[in-house]
Amino acid sequence: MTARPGGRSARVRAAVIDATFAELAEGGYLRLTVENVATRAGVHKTTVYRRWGTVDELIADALEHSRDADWPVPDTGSVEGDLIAVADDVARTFADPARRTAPVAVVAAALQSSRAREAMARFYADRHRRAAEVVSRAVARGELPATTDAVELIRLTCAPLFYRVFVTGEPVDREVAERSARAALAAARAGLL
Amino acid sequence: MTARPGGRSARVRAAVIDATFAELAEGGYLRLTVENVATRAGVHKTTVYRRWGTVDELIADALEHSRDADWPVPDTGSVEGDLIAVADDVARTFADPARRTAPVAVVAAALQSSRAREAMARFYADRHRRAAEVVSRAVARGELPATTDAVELIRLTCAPLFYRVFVTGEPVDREVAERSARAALAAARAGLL
DNA sequence: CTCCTATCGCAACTTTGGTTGCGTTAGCAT
DNA sequence: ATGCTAACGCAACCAAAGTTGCGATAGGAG
Repeated sequence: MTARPGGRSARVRAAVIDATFAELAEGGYLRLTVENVATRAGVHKTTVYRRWGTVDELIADALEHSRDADWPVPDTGSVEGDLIAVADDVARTFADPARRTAPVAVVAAALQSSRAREAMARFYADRHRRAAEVVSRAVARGELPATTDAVELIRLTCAPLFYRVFVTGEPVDREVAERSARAALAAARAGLL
Repeated sequence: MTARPGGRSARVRAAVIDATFAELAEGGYLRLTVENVATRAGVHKTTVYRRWGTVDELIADALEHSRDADWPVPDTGSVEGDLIAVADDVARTFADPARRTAPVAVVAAALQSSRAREAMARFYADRHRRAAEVVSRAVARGELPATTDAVELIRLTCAPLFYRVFVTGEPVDREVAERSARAALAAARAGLL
């Protein structure tokens, strides 16, 4: 009747989640199978099937587990610099074949399971909330109107990059990141957010 | 040795593509299997496997086949009205559970096959090119600087909507569409595109 | 220390997506 | 009209994902 979060269960869970990340980094969403993850984790596949059920649940769990990973909020001194830094971080991630696999797989999983979709939504909501700090600082400095929707400005900054990656298939680089950030900033300065 | 594009092959292809759309509208990407499509098309599954191979190829083919479908370019008299119309069309599509399945499935397919990815890229490149007409008219009317990148303005208008649908999982409505269009327009007027 | 049971390992089984070999049908050319 | 062959239908086959029943193991409580 009693749960056992401190013992074997915790070890198994940690091993499986680590294996999920490792498999994801290697082969992306396509190569991510329950069996491969189980084998790499040194665990039997039935264990994974019983506790998670599908690869999408695995990704959802891995995503929630990684939310507390530290992500540095940029602080360059100006909103423009900060927003460009945020955008450039996204652009660099997608430009790197090794690092892009994880977020791409997350989106793929979110398209197939509601658990993964919710986990992804929470992940990005959290990240946006944290990134919104650069907007708060800007408002405090008088760079932006006090009515500015901070999170919306962050969304507007990142959206064009994701759009290129997932919809139009166009490359993302520093130039695109700067343009996105400046465009979003122009809207904010115009008091549209 | 001779090809036979006019006879049975053409009928089979049309039936299969129609069945692909129908299956897609019903159950989305998850329910889309080669067997279901073949059965609905009144064709044996081996035929579909031999000519297309995977569901992603099916989607890619269906997408290329639907590219010539007419899509009305809005003409409200002002750029703002036109851009809002473009954005609202996207928002309405994603807000309708029946109509959203197709584009969502296309993105899902694009994440798993390069053929689907290329087909999707071509599809949206074509649509952007056509929608860019509203920008050309605006430049002709003197509403926007002549240096404006028309396609980039269209991308900026649509990006936040797709971002909400595929990344943050937030709803899209008329209000979001208007804000996206106005934000993109502000950037264009500032000469940032 | 000892018992209880949640959880895991294992092997066998079921289901389903995908493949192959072969005979049949139906366009197209002559 | 008639022969040729590309394309299709069919059934049997293969591989891999996912399931189930059962015995074994190891935390945690008393």
